[in-house]
Amino acid sequence: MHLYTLEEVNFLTDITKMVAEIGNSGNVCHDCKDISCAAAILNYKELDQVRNNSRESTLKKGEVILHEGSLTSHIIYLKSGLVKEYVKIGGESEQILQIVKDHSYLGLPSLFGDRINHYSYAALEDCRICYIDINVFNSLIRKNGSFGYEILVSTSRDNLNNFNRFLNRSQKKIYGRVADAILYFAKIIYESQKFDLPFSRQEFADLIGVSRESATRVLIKFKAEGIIGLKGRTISIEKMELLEQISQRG
Amino acid sequence: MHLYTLEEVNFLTDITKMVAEIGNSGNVCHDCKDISCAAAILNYKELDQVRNNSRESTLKKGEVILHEGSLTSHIIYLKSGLVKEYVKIGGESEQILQIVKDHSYLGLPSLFGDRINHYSYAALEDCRICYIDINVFNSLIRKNGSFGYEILVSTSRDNLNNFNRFLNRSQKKIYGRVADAILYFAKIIYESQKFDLPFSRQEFADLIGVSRESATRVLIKFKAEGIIGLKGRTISIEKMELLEQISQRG
DNA sequence: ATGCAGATGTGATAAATATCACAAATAAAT
DNA sequence: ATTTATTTGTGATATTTATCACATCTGCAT
Repeated sequence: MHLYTLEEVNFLTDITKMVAEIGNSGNVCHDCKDISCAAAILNYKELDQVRNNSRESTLKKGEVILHEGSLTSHIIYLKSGLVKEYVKIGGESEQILQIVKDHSYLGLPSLFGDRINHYSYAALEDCRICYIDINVFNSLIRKNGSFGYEILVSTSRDNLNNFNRFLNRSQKKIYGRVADAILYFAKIIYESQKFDLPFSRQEFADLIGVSRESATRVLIKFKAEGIIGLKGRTISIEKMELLEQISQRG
Repeated sequence: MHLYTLEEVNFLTDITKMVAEIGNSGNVCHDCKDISCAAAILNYKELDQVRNNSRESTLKKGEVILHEGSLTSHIIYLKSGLVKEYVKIGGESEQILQIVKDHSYLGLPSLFGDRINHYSYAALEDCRICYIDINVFNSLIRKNGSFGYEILVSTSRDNLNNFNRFLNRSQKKIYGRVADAILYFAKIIYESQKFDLPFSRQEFADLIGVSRESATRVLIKFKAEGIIGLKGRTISIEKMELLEQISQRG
């Protein structure tokens, strides 16, 4: 049984008040360029219902959006920016589960599972997010089956992707894992052969589940072998085929 | 892009024919004692639709129900029995993802994700399963939002549980993992302090992601310390608190 | 009972990776 | 620009776990 701190209760109450009093501060969902695939199939009336029970907000890089263990009163939709999903391990270290790109809901499985957030979320870039009242969201799913179906599809895909990454990870040795992470950023997150890591070496290591030192060593070895370019947090893939081989062989 | 072997296509065609020609062979869904939580909220007419497009079947221990990579034409619901969900690794070894208990659907995320089964399923005991036409299932979700909502809840819970087990695993050392697996069987699968493992030491090792030899060694050490009783495949927990401590400490 | 095949247990060794203790390089603050 | 703090890189070592090579056991069929 989870008990809530005063801080948590106040936080939830604040959001609820904010949404109730101020509404969506002029934003109109049906004109929103960042609307989700699922919400795109809602009709005008339904979107208006969302609008009247949601609120947009912005976050600075580094800010925490949700803490694991907290109670859910609002769904969070990421309109723009990049977010890390993670769990804390024994107070100090953390395990990063995935990098969430814009146009995604945060923590839907937690919401439908037991309403307690299982993972934490923090902004890796400045972000714009929408808080949507959980009751409105649930009633839309019940009333509009196609909306529910779309949500089901998106959570299922997410589930498969994450599980797949974890499965791969648990089978591969450290070289394969580092290769995977680089390819993950290049292909899925940034869609570019050259990119800036949005975080430190420690966090890079937390993403692939190895020690910082080991991760560093492998990155430097890849650089020495001309597989990647590496300068600070900037990575460029120089030998894509070789990197993919390393990823596959484990 | 996934291509299908003739064998796979024939298999799918066979099931479709079977269901179309024979129907549910006398079984009536609204009288079914093994109905899923989600299907329990369907009305008479909707259940009749399911009935006319489904078929029950039985499987012997050891038989494979679904192969990873195969195409999905029917949803599979486990009425009774125990099933392992696994993936093959490099032809020889395998990684067991979870043990599926009765009254569960198999592979829903694969179904909604991309219609290709990502995992394999094999019977650990004699099983009864229902094949349900995927189009009927999907149209029920779209037409009856509450049904979709229930499916969403159950896949979300499943997702959280599995992910949680994997997260724990990737953080824990071998003693913690073995303790976890024993507690998993005792608390979740069999709900008893004493139980028979439904498979070999190799499969036990595949479940926790370690080598057979290492798993064996830890089991024997637990026995030597009086934490568990161990005779062949029968395990009894003797010192629950200690076992839970080992599980938590990792 | 006898023999056989698969499953299980055991020791020795090798491989992979974490940890520790610093040094060097960057970034941030004054 | 200088100091301070944080991040990153590096070598030596310790730990953990896999692998290999067999021995032993168990259940099953003859």
